Formats: sequence, C-alpha cells, structure tokens
Amino acid sequence: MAIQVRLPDDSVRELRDGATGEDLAATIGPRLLEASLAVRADGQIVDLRRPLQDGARVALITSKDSEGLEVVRHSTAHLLAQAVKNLFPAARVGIGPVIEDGFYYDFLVEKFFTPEDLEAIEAEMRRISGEDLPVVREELLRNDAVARFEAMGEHLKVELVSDIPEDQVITGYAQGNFYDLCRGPHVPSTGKLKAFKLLNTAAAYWKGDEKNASMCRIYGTAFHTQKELDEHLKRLEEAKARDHRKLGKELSLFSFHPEAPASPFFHPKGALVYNLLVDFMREHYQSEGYQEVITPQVLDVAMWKTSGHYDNFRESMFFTEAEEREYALKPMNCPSHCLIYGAGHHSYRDLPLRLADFGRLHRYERSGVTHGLTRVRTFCQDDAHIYCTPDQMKAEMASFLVFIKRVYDTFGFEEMRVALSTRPEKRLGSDEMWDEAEEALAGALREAGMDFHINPGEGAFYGPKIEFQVLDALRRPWQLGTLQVDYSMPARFGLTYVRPDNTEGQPVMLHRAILGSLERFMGILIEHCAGAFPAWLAPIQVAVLPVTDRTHAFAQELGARLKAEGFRAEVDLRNEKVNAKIRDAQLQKVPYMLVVGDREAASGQVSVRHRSRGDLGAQDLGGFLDQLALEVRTRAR
RNA sequence: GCCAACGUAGCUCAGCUGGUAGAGCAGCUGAUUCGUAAUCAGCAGGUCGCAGGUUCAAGUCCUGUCGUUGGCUCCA
Repeated sequence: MAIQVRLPDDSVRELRDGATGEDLAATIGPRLLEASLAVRADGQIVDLRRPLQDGARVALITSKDSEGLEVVRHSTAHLLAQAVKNLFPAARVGIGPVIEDGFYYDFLVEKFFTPEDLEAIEAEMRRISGEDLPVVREELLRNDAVARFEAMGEHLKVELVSDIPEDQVITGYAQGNFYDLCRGPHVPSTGKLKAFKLLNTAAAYWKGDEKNASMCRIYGTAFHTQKELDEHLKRLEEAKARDHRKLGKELSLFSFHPEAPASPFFHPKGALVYNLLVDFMREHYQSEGYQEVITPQVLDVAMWKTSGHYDNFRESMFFTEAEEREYALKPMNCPSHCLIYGAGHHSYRDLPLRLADFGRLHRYERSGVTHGLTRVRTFCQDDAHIYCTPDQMKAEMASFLVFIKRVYDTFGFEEMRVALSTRPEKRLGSDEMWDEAEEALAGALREAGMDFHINPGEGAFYGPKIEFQVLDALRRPWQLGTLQVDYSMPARFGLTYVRPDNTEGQPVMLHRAILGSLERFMGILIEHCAGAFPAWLAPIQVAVLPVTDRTHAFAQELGARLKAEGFRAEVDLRNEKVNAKIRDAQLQKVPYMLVVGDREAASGQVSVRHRSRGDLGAQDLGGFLDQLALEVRTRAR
C-alpha cells in the first residue's frame, strides 16, 4: 500500500502507507529533514512524526516559514516547564500557551521565581536543548490521563483533563523525563529550539480567576533564528527608551505625586502640548459644526441614577457629600449634555446638535491597573455628543469617519484598525434597540468601506460602539477614538424634538471621541514620536545658541524676533561651549537650533541645525521664519 | 482589589553577610570665550518613602502603611 500527497508546487509524491512528514522530508533531502519543524497537512499544522493521509496537500514547515513560529514558541514553553521541573521539582505546572510576542507558562510554587532563578532556568533550557531530546506525542484515554497526572502530582493538569470535552482526543507529549498534557503540535526534538529568552515573571491567577490560586507566570519569547530574536529584543529596548513615563520626566512634561495617585501633574511644557492638542481639536470643531459647552464637575447622585451610571458604572466613580446631599464627580460628560439639551425646545431644524466638552473627568481605577498617562484617574476627552434624528444618524456617522481619519493622519497614524463592540451583559434598553444600534454602526462602516472585526459583549452599557485603534511607530496598537450609538440616555432624560408634522420624536445620541483621553493620547504620542514632537507641538521650537558671549546681544535679538513672530524660542546664554548647548537642545528634542557666532552677527544670517537632519548651513532669517511658519501652520509631521 | 518586585541627593545609580551614607549628571561660585552631541576647578545638596518593632547599633532584619513597576482583571 502506498499513499500520495500533494506538495505546494502541485507535484505529487508517493510514500509508503503510514509515512510521516519526517519521511517525506527525508525523501526530498537531508537538509530539509534537518530544517523541518512541523508539517501543514490540509491546512492544519501537525507534528512532523504524524502519519500523513492519502491525498493530503502537505507542506513542510521550516524556520523559513512564519507559521512555524507558533510551534517553536509552544515547544519552547514546554522546554521552560521541563527546566523548571528539573530545578524546582516541587513546582506544579499550569498552562503554557503561545501569546502575541512569545509565550508564557504558569507555575504553582511556594516561593516566587527571582531574576536569578530565571537565569538558572534559561541555562537549564539551553542544556536540555543541547541534549536534543525527541518530543513524542501520545494519545491517552481519559482515565489513563487522569491517573498519569495524578501519579505525577500535577493536580492542575488533572483539572484540565476533566475540562476537555468528551469527544476530543486527549494527547500528551514526552520529552526526556518531562511529560505534559498538550494538544500540540510540537517540534520533533528539543535541539530545534535555539533562539529563546526568558523575559520576566508576573503573578497570574489559575484560569484568570482571582478567587483561584495565584501562580508565578514566566514570560519568554522564541524565534526561528538568533537574528530575529535579537531584533525583537532590540525592539523591546527601543520601546523602553520611548516609554512616555521616562520621557515625560526627561523632557519635564509631567510628574506624578502620591498626593493624587494615578493623576498627572502637567508641567509648563506638558501643559503647552496638552493645550495645543485641545486647540487643534477646537479648530476642527469650528469647521465640523460642533459647539463647545462647559459643565460641572460635581453632580447630584440623583442624576447619575437617571443616566444609569449609578447602577452600571458606580464602582468606577468617586463620590462626595455636602449638606447631607450625595454627589459624584463626573466620569463622563453625557448626562450633563442631556441636561443642556433638555433645557430648551428643539425642532428638527435645530438638529444635529453637536455638543463638545473638554471637561475634566474622574474615574476610580483600581490601584494596580493604572499606568503612566495611559491609564489614569483624572483625564479629559475630546468628547462630544451629537443629538440628531434617526434619519440624520447615517450622515453623521459618515462624516465622523472622515473626520477621524483626517485627525489621525495629522499625527502620522496612517494605519487604523476598527472594531465593533456589541451589547454587554450589563446594559440598558431593549434588544430591538440594540439590534438597530449595532446595525447602524456596522452599516456606516461598510458604507465607508472600512474593514472591521467584532468584539462581542464589549459595548458600553448604554450602547454599542465602534473603537478605533491606531498603530504607532513601533507598530503597537492603541485604542483611541470611539463612536457610540445611544437610544437609552435620550429616553431616560426625556429628550424630544418636534418633527415637521408637529409630532414629538426622540433624538438619537451619538457619543464620540477621536483622541480619546488627552492624557492617554499624549502618552501614546510621546511614544510614537519618541519625545520628538513635530514642530507645531514642540514645547520649544527653536533654541538660539550663541557661540560666545560676544554674540549674546544678537542671539537675544533673534530670540525676541522669533517670539514676536509667534514661535516658542529659547536663548541659551549659559557659559557653555556651543557643543554642550547643542547636546542639551538635542536631548530636549528641540526641532531647530540656531547657532550664532561672529560670522552670523556680522552677516545677519542664522546657521540652522535640525534635530534629526543635522547642520543645514547658514541662511537668511526671513527664509527660515517662512519655512518654520509653513511647517507649523500645516502641522507637518 | 489580588500576586510579586522595587522605593537611597532634582535625575541615574552604588552601598557585600547590621557598625553611623557615596558617585556621575543637574544646581551654585569662579576660571575659560570656545563653531554643530558634554571645558576645567571648587562648593553645596540626603530625617535612605512613611510609621512602628528587633538590636548596644538599622539604608541594611521584621511588621504595617503609602507610592511605583510587572502582571491578573478592567478600560479611554
């Protein structure tokens, strides 16, 4: 008996019955056999030593294929578990899946692993890899699996076995003295695993439930080649260098203080950038037909009960009390806007009414979840609510989609990912309302030709939402904007408008933000541009650097001129060499430096240095001013 | 909130097994007048996050607490 398999180049190869991917590789060549990690058979990736089916389309996966990476990472997770069991026999293993940039494995241990432990574990992994142990798959009967893991004392694995559906084949993998419950597939032997690194430890609950035992999670990553691993590690270093918390300190943008945990204090330079971002949005609001409002910080709890926040959002709110009346700090602006809407009569002719608000919001975030500027307890959104008739909703959504694209483009966020979050369990309103709202959003995206995926159950309590993600310079995704449909809040606040036929209708409310939280956006922007803000946002746009104190007067004149022209300039009169002044301006990421010495004082010109383009030579001041003005006005990146 | 780690001068960090706190940068003063990423010298700067405890003696050990970090979970 023989079987036939079809290779990627459509050639057909005949093999003996029961032949495996390994056999196939061997028939093609020893080098391919050596390089093979797994095999893709009819679209599914399986172990190299699994028998192939007659007629299957097969492809051998080697380190050249990106899709083998998951197999490598998963096998490296097993390697990690084996090393841990060798060094810490008392450790009990949990789960060890592949994640976006690597893998992790959870261990139940008495004492948490230290960084030194991690090094020892990694060394042990290298030793085991050097032994090149074969990785052997085995199918198990349910009872045998339970008995086996019980005998090993791996009670967590026993628990996992019982969670496996009845109709599923249970498999285990052995490598040397290590045995693990696993679906696979895996590399054929531990020697295939060479390029890996353990990164850090963290606590995690068994099955992610905080009622369960806390385990020690080890994160690591693995690649096909050392070169790819090194590149990845370099990227991590780069991300660390761009960390907005570090840059925020270095560039004196903001600070944090225990007196107000997780609440940023913006220093003059940070506040400047912050306000420029607000100005930028205001400018767009002008042309997009938004009107700005200002609403209170502290509002009666009764209103939060009306809006539904009290029942659905209470655990994220701050409360206060005066004259025996209970108040809450606003976590959102929407109810206030409903009060404004409700303060007058509205005709269909008045709609859409677009109310924007840069009000400060406070949300109680549990300690431990906060992070720099990206997750804080007080922030401000480029928030707005659009009240419109059901007929107008579509057009409003469409123009918003154009608007948001334009804004992201300004910052160089060219790639956008879109997700539609649908009804959560805890929600207001009827199922029909949710059907309609979800369909409206999906329809708007389809008409705009935007691809999106669905996050089931992730919507806000008052309505479904579109979430807009951008990719930063390091291609890390960040969620910024949102567009939400809300029928509930207008109903709860009894909002109405008069239709052309003089009957009363209920407006639809769209919640929308583009930058999201200004705080968070600033953090993301800092990391995106590595602290080197585009000229229009740079706290200092021009540093004037006199070479000697003979040119101080000329430098000060220049500084005054720049300021008079509306630029943010600083003159460095310190008793330092020009090299030192340049260095400091570079470190502060100042876009332009004007080096002025005797030559410039005599000619009246300026020597321009750009922070990334270097020395641009001498030019007339007028030319420089025009060019900078253009750069600022167009918000060039 | 939970688990773990960390908290020393404005910043970055050193301070081994307990013996009475140190460097570089920044700052101040002076010298130097210099051409595209750090001129030299001197001075000053700390109740070692905070509160207890152990000890003859605590930055160091223990307990509590606050904050930060990495995660869990949640989210803009």
